Amino acid sequence: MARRNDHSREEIQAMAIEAAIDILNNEGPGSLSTRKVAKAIGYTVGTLYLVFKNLDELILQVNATTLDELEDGIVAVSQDQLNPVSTLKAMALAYLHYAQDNFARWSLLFTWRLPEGEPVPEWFDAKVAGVFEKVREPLQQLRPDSDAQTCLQAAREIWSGVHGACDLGLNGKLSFGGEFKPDTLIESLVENYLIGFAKA
Amino acid sequence: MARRNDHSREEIQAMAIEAAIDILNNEGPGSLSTRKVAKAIGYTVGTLYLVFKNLDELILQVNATTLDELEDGIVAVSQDQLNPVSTLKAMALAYLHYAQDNFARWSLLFTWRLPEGEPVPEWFDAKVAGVFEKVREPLQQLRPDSDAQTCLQAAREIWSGVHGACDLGLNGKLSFGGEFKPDTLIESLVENYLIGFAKA
DNA sequence: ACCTGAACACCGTTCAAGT
DNA sequence: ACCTGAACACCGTTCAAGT
Repeated sequence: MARRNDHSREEIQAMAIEAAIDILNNEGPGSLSTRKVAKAIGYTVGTLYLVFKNLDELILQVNATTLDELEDGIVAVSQDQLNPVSTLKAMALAYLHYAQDNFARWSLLFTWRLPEGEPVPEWFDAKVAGVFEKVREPLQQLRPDSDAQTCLQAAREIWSGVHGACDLGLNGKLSFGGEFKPDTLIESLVENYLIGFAKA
Repeated sequence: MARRNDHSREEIQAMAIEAAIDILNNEGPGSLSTRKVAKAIGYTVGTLYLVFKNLDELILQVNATTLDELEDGIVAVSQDQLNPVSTLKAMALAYLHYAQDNFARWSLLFTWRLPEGEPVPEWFDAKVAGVFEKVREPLQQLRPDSDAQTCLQAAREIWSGVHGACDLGLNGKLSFGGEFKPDTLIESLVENYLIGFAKA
């Protein structure tokens, strides 16, 4: 057929990312493929390789939008909180709820691994750092005399806990031998950690 | 060829699991396949489906041995510790080191997902519960008056943190904008959490 | 210049046919 | 009874050939 200029390079990229997100939402992680994306946007697989280097690059773009939404979700709830502790709790629960509501994309963000040599591009790392920065702010309020580096480490510590609870919880590795709901678990985890952090 | 009775069903299963572990160690997660396992043990793919229902069942067996080793590693270091806090720290670091040294298998244990309907078999859940039980013991010592259920929840909370730090750390999602080594991060996380937990 | 379609080297899974 | 080998329906990726 060889249709010409129906869409620009950028338009095809945008269409592909949107199609990939649809497939993830409807069919779950693991059923995403270049061939399915190509079919969904009405082009051949070959065309996909004209606008993306490979599947990894497409997934990286999908993950970037996931990360953006994740940050937006966390920031949104942190506005109308009375103190740093409730802010951090609200952010943690927002993270959990995003992961629950967008399980396939949230999963892909953390399970996807680039091939051996390939490093994650700088702009992507910067995005991740941006999320941690949002977590740092309330921690800084909690301990105004600490330097930024200390609070950045604390942000990584507390978020490791929140992320880990989501990971284990949403993958069914927490709830047996009794009810252990991720949200109550996360609230208690954040509470206990912050007692220690505030005291030091 | 159709060789007969060279190996029993159980022997073929054991050989396959061992071969799968080798492939994971040498080629990383994601390059495990039924065809590679079959070739490694000198049988056809068809034979693999005679002794395992499918790839998921083989992986479940591999994950079971990983879980056993993980528990052994944690228990080993908890023997000669002076108090519950140092026990928990030692266990957390043992978990990290196992994950570092056996990255492919540790990854597989947490990234593998069974197809939609399939539930994880009970015996596997029991294994996971067994690991949490080991974490519960020192927590119980720390707060002898608390009931088992409270300590089991705490075990899940603290291990969410340890697991999350391993996950993010080993996948390069922690160390940018400064050095954040997983081991110092985990130690501090456990310390802070336990201050809160002991106080309550 | 843009896009296709067929090819290549892989997958998981099944099952008639061979010994 | 045990095992094979070919088949089916999928993958990611490449690239000569078409318009």
